[in-house]
Amino acid sequence: MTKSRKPAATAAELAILEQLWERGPATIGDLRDSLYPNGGASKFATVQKLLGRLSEKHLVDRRKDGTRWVFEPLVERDAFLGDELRRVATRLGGESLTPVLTYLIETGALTADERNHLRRLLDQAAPASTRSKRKGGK
Amino acid sequence: MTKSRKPAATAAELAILEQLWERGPATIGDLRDSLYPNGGASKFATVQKLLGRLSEKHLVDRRKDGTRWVFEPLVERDAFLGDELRRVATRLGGESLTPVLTYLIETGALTADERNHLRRLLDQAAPASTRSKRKGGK
DNA sequence: TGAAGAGCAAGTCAACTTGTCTTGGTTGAT
DNA sequence: ATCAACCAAGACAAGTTGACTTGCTCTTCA
Repeated sequence: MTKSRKPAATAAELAILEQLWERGPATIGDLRDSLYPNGGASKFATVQKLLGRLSEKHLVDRRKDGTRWVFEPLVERDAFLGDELRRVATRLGGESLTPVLTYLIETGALTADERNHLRRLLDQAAPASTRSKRKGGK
Repeated sequence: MTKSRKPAATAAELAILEQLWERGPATIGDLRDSLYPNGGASKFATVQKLLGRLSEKHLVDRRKDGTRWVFEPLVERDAFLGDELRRVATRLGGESLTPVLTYLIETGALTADERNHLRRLLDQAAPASTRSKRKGGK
């Protein structure tokens, strides 16, 4: 059972991840320069610490490039977001996503584009009636 | 801009909310007896404090019933969950839910029945065309 | 009437988290 | 050798979280 309760990443850690997603693999110095212009040595250490915590969470990996470490994300952005959402949904007792999607649809939280996209996805995932018990109804 | 970053409710607060959603309006004593059997006076105070914090967050309301306070949730469960999901999606920089919907559905999170249910809802909410305004739903 | 006990408000507290910074050591280029 | 960047490890203050304490007001009923 995945019993994660807290967000997979904190605000500052997330900023790091965003950078890695945007610009690809980067060194500590790169990230510091982007996130804390004129950061100096202390911010370097801050980024380093955050990367260390991200590493413990298996969200980034690092490899040696000559003299320094190069970090890169271990998860895609969409996958990360999807996992987070599913985690929240699970944490809130929602065994099924249906009520949530229902809510999103009924409250108009989805744009027209999103609704169309969703419709296409549904058709795509289960084209017509190939493999269902064609009678159960509800 | 709603820039909420932290979960709307902590784990213990959420347990309270779950109870209120399940059993409806309840007193502090009721909740203590459910959540902390043989809880005694200290647990009573714990529940009280948690309810106080939930109240500050406008997640519960209370009214006097004779001699004691009766608490009830201010949000529906699905609405709360939906808001949480949208909050997470926003926090993670997702301007659109599209990638998430894609991911969730492609990873097989939905059953055939759920897909049909959602398809019906979509047809009901925005029949075919791509209008951005929605009309009265229920 | 007055003792007991439930209800309540407010404050305290330890454990934990989070972002930042310090220290001290290693390495590479001048 | 010197200097600056790099790195590992830890210290730290501020904030959060769940639980507990204190002291007060009611109601009940013996």
